[in-house]
This record gives sequence, C-alpha cells and structure tokens, in this order.
Amino acid sequence: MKKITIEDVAKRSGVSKGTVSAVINAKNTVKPATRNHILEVMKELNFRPKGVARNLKNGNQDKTIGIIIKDLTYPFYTAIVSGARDYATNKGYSVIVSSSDDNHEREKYFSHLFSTKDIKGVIIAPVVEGAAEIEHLFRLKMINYPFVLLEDVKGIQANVVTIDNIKAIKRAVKYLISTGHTKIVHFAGPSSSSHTQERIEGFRYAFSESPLVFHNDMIVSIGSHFDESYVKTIEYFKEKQRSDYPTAIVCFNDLQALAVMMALKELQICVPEDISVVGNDDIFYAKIYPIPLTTINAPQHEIGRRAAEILITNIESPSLLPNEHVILETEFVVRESSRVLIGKK
Amino acid sequence: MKKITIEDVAKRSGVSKGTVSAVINAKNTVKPATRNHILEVMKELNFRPKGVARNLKNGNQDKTIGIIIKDLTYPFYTAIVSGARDYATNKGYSVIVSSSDDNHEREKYFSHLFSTKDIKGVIIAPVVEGAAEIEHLFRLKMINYPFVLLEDVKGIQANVVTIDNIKAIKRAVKYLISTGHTKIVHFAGPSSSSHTQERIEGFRYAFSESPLVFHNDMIVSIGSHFDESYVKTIEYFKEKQRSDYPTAIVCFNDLQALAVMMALKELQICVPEDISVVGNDDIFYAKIYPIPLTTINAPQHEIGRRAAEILITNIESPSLLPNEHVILETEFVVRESSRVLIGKK
DNA sequence: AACAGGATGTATAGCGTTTCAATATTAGTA
DNA sequence: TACTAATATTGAAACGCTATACATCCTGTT
Repeated sequence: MKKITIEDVAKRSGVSKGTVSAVINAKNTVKPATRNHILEVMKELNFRPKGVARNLKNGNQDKTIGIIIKDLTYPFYTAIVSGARDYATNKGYSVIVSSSDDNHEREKYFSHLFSTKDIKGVIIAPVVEGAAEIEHLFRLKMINYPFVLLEDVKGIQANVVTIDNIKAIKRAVKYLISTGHTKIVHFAGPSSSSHTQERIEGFRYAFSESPLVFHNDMIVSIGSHFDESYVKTIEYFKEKQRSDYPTAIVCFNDLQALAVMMALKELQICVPEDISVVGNDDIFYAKIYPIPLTTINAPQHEIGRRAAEILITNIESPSLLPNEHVILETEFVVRESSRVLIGKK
Repeated sequence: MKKITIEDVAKRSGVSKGTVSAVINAKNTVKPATRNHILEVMKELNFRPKGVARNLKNGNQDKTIGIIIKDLTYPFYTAIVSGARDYATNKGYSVIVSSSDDNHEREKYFSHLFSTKDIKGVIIAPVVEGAAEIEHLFRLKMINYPFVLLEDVKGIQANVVTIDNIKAIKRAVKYLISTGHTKIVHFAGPSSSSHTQERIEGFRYAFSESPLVFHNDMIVSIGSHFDESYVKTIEYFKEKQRSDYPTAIVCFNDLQALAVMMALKELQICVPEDISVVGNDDIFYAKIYPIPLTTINAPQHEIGRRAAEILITNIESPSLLPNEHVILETEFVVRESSRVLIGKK
C-alpha cells in the first residue's frame, strides 16, 4: 500500500498542492467550499502529512531536549527529570522522556531516535552492564550531537554529571559502625546493575578503616524490585536464628529498603529498635514513610538541573565545548529507621 | 551565524556530499584517510547533520508513539505509561513520554511536536480546565493523526479510554455509610482540576441515595500537592473540637491521602481507629504503606494498555477507524486505613 | 462594458540529506 | 607495464512538504 502524499490529495481534489498545504496549515486564504472538499478528500484518503517534510523548509524551530532514564516508575529518576525540566523550561526548552528499562538496545534506539528527530540534545542515564557497548555514544560524538551522561562510562570522554556512590555508602557504613553497630549487612542490588558493584565496594571499603572486619557473608544478594526484595528478605530471616540477626541493614536503594521494612514488619521485627535500616537515594516516598527512612540523599533535582544546564550550554554554543565532569555531593540523612546503639553521636 | 550543511563540509574537505554522507552513516566505503579528514572538518565546523532531512529521504521508519501525561512524578501516570509501554513493546513500538504539568500550552506544544516529528501517534491525558481549548485536538483530527484521550473532552469526538470517577467515589462513600460512618468529609483537590468537580459530585451523589444528608461543609478544599495537603489538614483539625472530627475522610487521591495520614499522625489521631481514610487511584506507594490504604483502584496498567492498543490499531489501519470509547471499571479496595463501625459487612 | 483590487488558486523553487548508477582510483597480477 | 578486480568517490535525482511570486477569478463601481 503506497504512501499518500499531498500531491495525491491535490490531484484527487482537483486543486494544487499549495492549496492543500494552505488548508493543512489553517490559512484563511481558501474558500470554505474548497476547503471542505479538500478536507473530505483528506479523510477519504486518510492522508497524514509527513511532519518531516514540513519541518524541512522552515528549519527546525522547536527547542526540545530528551532524557533517557532507566526506570520511569522509580521516583529517583523522575525527580532528576523534574530538575532538568525546571532548568530547561526556564531556558525555553521542553523535555521529552523515555525509559530504557535498563536495556541497552532501547537506550541505543532512543539516542538514535532523538538525534534523528532533531531533538536538540539528550541526557542519558546510561546502561552499563558488563562490557558496555558504546558505539552509539561515539556516534553521537561524531555527529557533534550534544549529550550529557548521568554516570561515567568507561572508554568515552563526555559530559558527565554524577555522584560518588562508593564514598556515599562508605560514609553511611562508617556512621553505623561509629554508633555501635557491629553486625551490619548489605542487601545488594541486581547483579546486572553497575551500581550494585559500586555499592558493595563502598560497603566493604568502610570496614578497612574500622576495627570491624569484613566478611563475604555480609553481602546478601537481594535485588531491587519490590516484590523480589520482600520475598528474599523474608527468606533471609527465616533461615536465621534471632541471635544471628544483623543490627543494621544497608540497602541497595530506597525502594528495596521499603520492601525490607515491609518484610520486617511481617516478621514482627521492629525498625529501628531491633534492626536499623538504611536506604539509598532519598526518594520522596521513603521520606514520607511513617518511619522516615535514614538514607543517603542524592541531590536528584540538582543532578537534573546541572545536566540540563550543561546540555543546553552545549546546544547553544556555536563551537565545540570541552567536556564537563561534575560530581555532586551526597548527604547522609539520619531519620528514624536507624538507631544509635552507643553514646557516640 | 548561518547553518552548516553537509555541503559546507564537503566543500571544505574537497570531497562530494555523498562521501561525507557515507562517513556520517559509518559506511565502510570510505578510505580511512579521507574519513579522518572529513571527521576533522566536521569537528572544526561543528557540523550537526539535520535529522529532518535524513528522514525525508528515508521515509520514517521508526515505530514510536508518544504519551502526554500531567505529572511525571505521580505514580498513577507512570503506571499508565508502563501499561502502554508493555503493549507497545509487544507490537514493536517504543514510547516517549512528556509531561504537560497540567498546563494547556505544553499539552498543545507536545501534541504539535509529536505530530510534526513523525511520531506515529499520541496518547493524551488532556488538561481540561474550565473552557478547554481544543483546537489542537481538532488539528490532530484534521491531519488524521492518531490519538487517544484518557479523559472525555467536551466538544470533540475521539478515542477515549477512561474510568467513571463519579461512580467510583459514590461507591466508596456508600460503603462508608453502610459500615456506620456518619460524619464523612471529602478533602477536595485543586479547583483547577476537572477531577475535583467530578469527585465532589460523586461524593454528594452518594448521599442522595442514603439516609444521611449532604452539607456543603462536608467538602473541604485541600489540594493535591503533598505539602499543601499536609498543612491544610493540620489547619483543618486545629480549628475543630475533637467531638466535631469526622469519622472518615474521602480523599481526592492517594498522594493527598498520604499527606493526610502524615498530618493525622502528627496530630496523634489514629488511623483507622479514630478516623478512616480513603484514597483514590491506588498508587503503588500507598499500597505498601504500613497502614495499607483503603482506596479506589483505577486499573492504571490496563488503561495504558488499552489506550496503546487502540492507538496502534489506528496507526496501522490504512483507513479511518470509528472512534472507540472505553470506560474501564474501578474497584473499591478495602485495606487497613478504614474501619467498620457497625456490623454490616 | 471595462476595470480596480481583493480573494483564490497555481507553479515552481527550494529545504539538507541519502541513494545509486557511473566514474575514477588503487592494488594486485601476469 | 598493462590490465583486471576491487575499492573509492562523484553528482544528479529523489524525498514530501512549504513559501513565494505570480496568475486568475470575482465583485462591485464607474
């Protein structure tokens, strides 16, 4: 079935392309009768003008940027988008979002899509499993397409706005140690995520600077999905004597922490009296939990803001700018899901 | 500063446009030396190939649809997007999202953007304040651009997938009445939202079919933002004697309900012992709350799925399809934030 | 009946790529 | 060296629309 063009409509209506174009663009230079007739023909042929061709003539006016996140339903990412949106709006840009769902192919698809649709630039939370493929990023560089990464990607020089996960976790663990916790475990994330490894490292690293010694069984593989985390947590405790329970759990992220707390409630283990729970990310919904979560705050809004700033600066600069590499500070936020076991503040 | 085209690059590099194009598209038909030279020139000129023109030639291959929601950070909407995404993925389509932030202009902008970028179709959660402007929707119709609305919009015939808010609220209120609640109030949403009015109506309507009588002061204007709702809730109760407290609050949505519960906790009013709280929407985070929220489940995933289904069917149909109008069933879900006061189940 | 002048409509030239057949260059071989 | 078979490169023709300048049709006036 062949494509219908404005020409077909013109021919069929017995007018010229120009007239059809005028109708499409709601010019008032066309007589109602003609107009209606053309409209009917358009309907009849189910003619859909190709946007591409329309833009060609005018050049591409609209100012919009894209952002590719990993999970649209995780508030951490949507908060970053909000930050980017606020800055962008201020500069007259709009933002469109897509989710790679932690899938490399999709990330590639979307980065190509955006660059090819004349979206002015893109912010990417890159999927970096194992040997990351990065051709698509090289491609963006080649065509001088402005982009900003929200995580370092080995092998490529680019604009990056990120946080120091290792340092952040280390700090949290050292806090627990300093407040008298001796049996601390880390509930690790999905093995596919690069964050998982980083966070394990940070956790482990904390012990090297403390009197406590690290054991491999302090790392428990849990995952990040809610249901999965809930189930694994229950299992974990079911297999343990009460005397072997940890005094504190450092979670992979806040969503997991929420699942853990739900499981603990089910098991009638009190937070923070029996066990302290520490999250990571500081998402909105963990903050408003009845037992507000002690967690590591990543400045989500600021991450988005800065990324958008760098991106738009690049878009608007006529010449190539040097890459920026920004590492934002995290903040350890003590709330009510953790407990101090000894005097030390 | 004039636009740089492939021609400029060609001229400057002393080759033809075709060769430059080959470099851009990573064809391996270009001698490395030539290739490198061209790459340098591209960098020097900061040449960014215009996607528009590329698509022109190729036709528009990619299968992607758009969705315009009102709030990217509200899980209700992202769940809808997930539903649409699942269906679309299955059909080989990708989804890009943007948020109108309840702003009419943005909705217009994005609908125009998508249609003009040859995104194949769009799902819109329309902003329908007061006298809704709907020209942009008419425009979509005119150019036979496939779209699906997630809410009825007066004055336009279109594909719609939605739920019956009025009925849903009515049902919830009748439940409360039947379980012995006599002092029920509705915490209404922002006056700008069309949902606010609907929900008030549903609330009111429930009384007409019960022995209780409706009073205007049963409607309390609270809003939907978390902080705002929290503050207003505190104020509401501060001004009241304990004996005048309602026995149940029907909230505008789940986020508001969460804010209300936080305020009640602050005021040391127990949920559900002292007061029952009923939400609306059934967002994920209210379900996993330690006091799981009694609420009205809107089948978010299904809404997205159905909308995507209708959209894609329209996209792929060579001829115009008649409009669909789908009203999905809501379900009243009793959990732990509400209490039965008398025997009746 | 002729004509000004606005309302309608037409024809054509781009817009910036990609494509592809034709041509040029190079490497490899006898 | 001459010739063939690859390998590189060229340049003109699309792609489907919009804009622009120009032609035509009316209308009502003189």
